[in-house]
Amino acid sequence: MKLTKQFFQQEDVVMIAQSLLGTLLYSRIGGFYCCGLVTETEAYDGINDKASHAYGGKLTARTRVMYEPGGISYVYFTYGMHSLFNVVTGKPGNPQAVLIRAIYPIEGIKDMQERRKKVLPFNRFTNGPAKLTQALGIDLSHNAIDLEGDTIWFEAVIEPDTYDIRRGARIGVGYAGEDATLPYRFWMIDPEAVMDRNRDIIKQNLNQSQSSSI
DNA sequence: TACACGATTTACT
DNA sequence: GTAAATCGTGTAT
Repeated sequence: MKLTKQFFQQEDVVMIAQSLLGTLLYSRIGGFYCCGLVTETEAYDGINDKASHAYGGKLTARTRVMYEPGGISYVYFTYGMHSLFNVVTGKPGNPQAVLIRAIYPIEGIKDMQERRKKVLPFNRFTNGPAKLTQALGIDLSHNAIDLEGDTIWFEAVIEPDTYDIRRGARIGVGYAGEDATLPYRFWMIDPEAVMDRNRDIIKQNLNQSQSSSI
């Protein structure tokens, strides 16, 4: 049940951000097969959103990919050391994206811990937008790639009624004026309990994805 | 070319 | 709680 362009090209980026909660995010990079449960996302709503890199229709070498049809990655580099992973959504010419802010580690845990230099507790080493890209092996070379491919992709396997969602203002967007308070951030309550409830169906998806994407 | 800054993380007080 | 790390990108020379 890999998420397709049909899903990513829906018009409501805020709804997509919410829907991406509870999906499985996979990467097959550098010979490692890794997967995590998406537990936190943020929507960036195109040219009218002051927090968006594409606010005001800004079109540069970096933001160009946001104007592409939904279903590809937008990876950008910030603070001199961090790559942040977004999903481009919506129709061509409408530069929307969803930032993946946190995952709960499921598969390839040893490999992810190896990529992360810092040793942290199990539920805290991929709970940040730059932590999860480092763990999954995502960097600038993965900008603008097709999310229906076999490098980075999402699988929808968990039913929404098995987890609770919270919603609030986005992080680190104080520069966005009144748009800084828009409730475009979504996060999941108690990921460990969600893992327990969905253990079987997740395991089944892990096996299917591994065999079909090699 | 030059320079200020960032959708963050980590270490340290 | 505060500050350092570190460099691609955007904007102004």
